[in-house]
Amino acid sequence: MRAEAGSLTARGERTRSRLLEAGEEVFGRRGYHDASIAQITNSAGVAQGTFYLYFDSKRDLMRAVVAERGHELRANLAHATAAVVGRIPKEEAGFAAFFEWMARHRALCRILRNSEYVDSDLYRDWYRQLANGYAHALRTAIDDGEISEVDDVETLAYALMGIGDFVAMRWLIFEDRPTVPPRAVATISQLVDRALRTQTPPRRRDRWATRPRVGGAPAAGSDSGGQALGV
Amino acid sequence: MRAEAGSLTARGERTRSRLLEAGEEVFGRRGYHDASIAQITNSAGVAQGTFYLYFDSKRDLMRAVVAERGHELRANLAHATAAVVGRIPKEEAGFAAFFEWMARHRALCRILRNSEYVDSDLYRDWYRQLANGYAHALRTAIDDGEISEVDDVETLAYALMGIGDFVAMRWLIFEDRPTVPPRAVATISQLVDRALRTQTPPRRRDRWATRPRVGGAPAAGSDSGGQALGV
DNA sequence: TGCTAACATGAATCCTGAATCAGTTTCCAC
DNA sequence: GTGGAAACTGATTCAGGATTCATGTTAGCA
Repeated sequence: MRAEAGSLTARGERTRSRLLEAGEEVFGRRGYHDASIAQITNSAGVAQGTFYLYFDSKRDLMRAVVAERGHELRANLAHATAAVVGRIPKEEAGFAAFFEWMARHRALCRILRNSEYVDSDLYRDWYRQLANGYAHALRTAIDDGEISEVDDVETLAYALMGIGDFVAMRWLIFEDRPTVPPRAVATISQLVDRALRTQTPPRRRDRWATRPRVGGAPAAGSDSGGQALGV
Repeated sequence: MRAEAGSLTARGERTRSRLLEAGEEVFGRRGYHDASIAQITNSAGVAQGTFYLYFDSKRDLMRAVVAERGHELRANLAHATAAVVGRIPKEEAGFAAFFEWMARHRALCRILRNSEYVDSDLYRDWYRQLANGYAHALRTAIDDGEISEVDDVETLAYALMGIGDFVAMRWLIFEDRPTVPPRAVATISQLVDRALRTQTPPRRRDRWATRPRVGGAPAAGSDSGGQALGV
């Protein structure tokens, strides 16, 4: 990077941010390879040369776009689920927040799939970061007796991410709808509820027995930030 | 296409098939855009010019690779689940067959994600074709009382495809394992079983009431070819 | 007002690789 | 064994686009 994001004047910051946005838009519309620097700088309203004051290369911009939006998404999910009590309600809030965010960033959905060959770590890290936090949160919920035990929580995390990803893709990308329809969201709720809810819900005492608590309240946010869809 | 697959001599057929395989391999390794015709013809053991006797363009080869393998996969899944009785066992057989096939075609997994910008219909149709058959099979199973009702079967189909896709990606692509580990497969079985199995399994009579049958046997294959993971 | 560093410009450079084409080789029907 | 069709060859053409660079502009401070 020619100019670090931190060491820029307000003017420079504005230009960099315009280039990021233009990159997200053009990469999303044309794909990484068919997007030209000329289109991106044009969309950002700057000259070609200006691009290289802020990014080393086209690939560098791609990395920056994905990293930036990844942070945003994770922060968003953390925020949306933090105040929600109980793993299953957290899941529902998480899916809803995920769909909403994806609807506002449809370009990113497509960019991401394209990113595997631009920089293979970009693509992997996006999902690994989500999955790590997600798996931890699910493990905790299982230990608390909130949801059913499974052989491998990481697989569970990937399965849930896969559900979110594919359903978002179906409606937001394939159909180009502005939102995921309530019907689809409801279906996911049904599925997640059936798949995760412990078969014998009234045996709550096991939970308190396993992890004694003081107040008896479910201690919202105990999983360090409301992990849902990984955060 | 310069030379239709049908109107070729045995020699031509062999060359075309070598190009298809080389394409799958090189596209998978380097990605569509970074794969050059030279690499593909080199890998196939023919000269550059030969390529254009069989395919109109690089894009045309990509389309052919995806279409060819798509047919293979669907046939494979149909075959793997045809003889299995009951929707949930069919699901398990379907996931197993899917993972096995994907393990043998890891390149395709990556190619597919890349294909969205090569030819947007390629990518969509791959999943739409799978989802259509899958949704029908699930609808039938619901009507038969074999699995729980959901708001929208198509969403259910996409959710299940998402699970398969992401778990395959996790192990076969991210970790480059030769197979999806049994642990992960077992986890999916647990999930699918919990999510789909009717809550009150012993009330079988509802089923016979809804769709009276003669012999009483579950009529394996009644869903026209054993749809699992869409076929 | 004048000075300097940061910011901006866009035409020119340079490389890559898809697609072509003029010619060569293989195959097989007669 | 010969004619012609099918298959094959690979050097060449050509367009597109990432990156560079020589030069111009702005903003803020003394």
